Amino acid sequence: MKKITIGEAARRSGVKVPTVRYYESIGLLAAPSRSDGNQRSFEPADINRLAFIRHARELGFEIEAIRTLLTLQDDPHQSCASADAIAKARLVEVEQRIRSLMALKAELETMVEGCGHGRVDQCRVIEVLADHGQCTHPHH
Amino acid sequence: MKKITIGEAARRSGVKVPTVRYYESIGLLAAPSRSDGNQRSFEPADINRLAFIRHARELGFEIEAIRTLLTLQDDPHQSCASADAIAKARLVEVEQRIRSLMALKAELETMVEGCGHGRVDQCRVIEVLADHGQCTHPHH
DNA sequence: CTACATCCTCTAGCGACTAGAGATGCAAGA
DNA sequence: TCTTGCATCTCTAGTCGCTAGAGGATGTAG
Repeated sequence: MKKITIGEAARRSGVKVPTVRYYESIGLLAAPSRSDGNQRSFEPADINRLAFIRHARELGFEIEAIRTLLTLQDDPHQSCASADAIAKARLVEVEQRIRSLMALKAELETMVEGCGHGRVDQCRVIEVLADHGQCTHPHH
Repeated sequence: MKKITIGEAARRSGVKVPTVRYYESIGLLAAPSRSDGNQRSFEPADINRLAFIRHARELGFEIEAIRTLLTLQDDPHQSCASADAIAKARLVEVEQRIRSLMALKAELETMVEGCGHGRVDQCRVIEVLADHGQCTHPHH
């Protein structure tokens, strides 16, 4: 078994070095064995786990959700209902966030289009912000 | 002039009481005068300013951007080019975020649809997370 | 043997709040 | 007047998920 340093693990998993240490510190990743000089020595399985975490983070899952997903992965005989529920909840969140951002986009477009590029007292950007009643899109 | 308490200001502007104090502490809102008993006493203009901040925050502007927008509002003879630039930058951010979230949505949908509701070792949610190569959508 | 990159631990900082402790202030009812 | 009870005050510390930096040890190539 050749040793995998933290830098190598970071490169292979796409997780940054300090973040790897951070994940270890919060117990998301088991503490790896150490070299004679006290340097971390990772196993290939650790790389997979880090890549899993990274992918889940990119999908916007919170650390606690990932913790649950990882315990599920560790015990493949369990029902995947929890995993399914977590993913579904995340899907609902994402859908909501998209809807909300679309409304913001529309409002920002109105603001920017209305801007006559003159002085602030005729600026629709400032005006719309100051008076919420001018909001065409009742998103909030 | 009747006094507006912090609670009243919070209710009228839609900004929470501790957040009003926070905005004062970071200099986004001028420190209001105080009553005999050292309680904050706001002016109607403060309510407008708070509402402005709240609206801008809802649109996702960062505090520092809002600080700039507020100084522009305070001096209406300035050119509104900065306000326009800030809003445009925010629009670009929002558009990017929407695109990214659409990709996530698609991936999450694939995961959830593929889940046979059986055991974890056949669960597509876990599987896709573990193996990024299975990602149909190359969003990252 | 010497450079130099990489590693170690530790603490503090980011943004934008939020929560809580413990001490006053204030308005209304008995 | 007294009391009840909510609102307010200041202050510190916590949230999330890292990120930056100090100051030192280790590992490797020439």
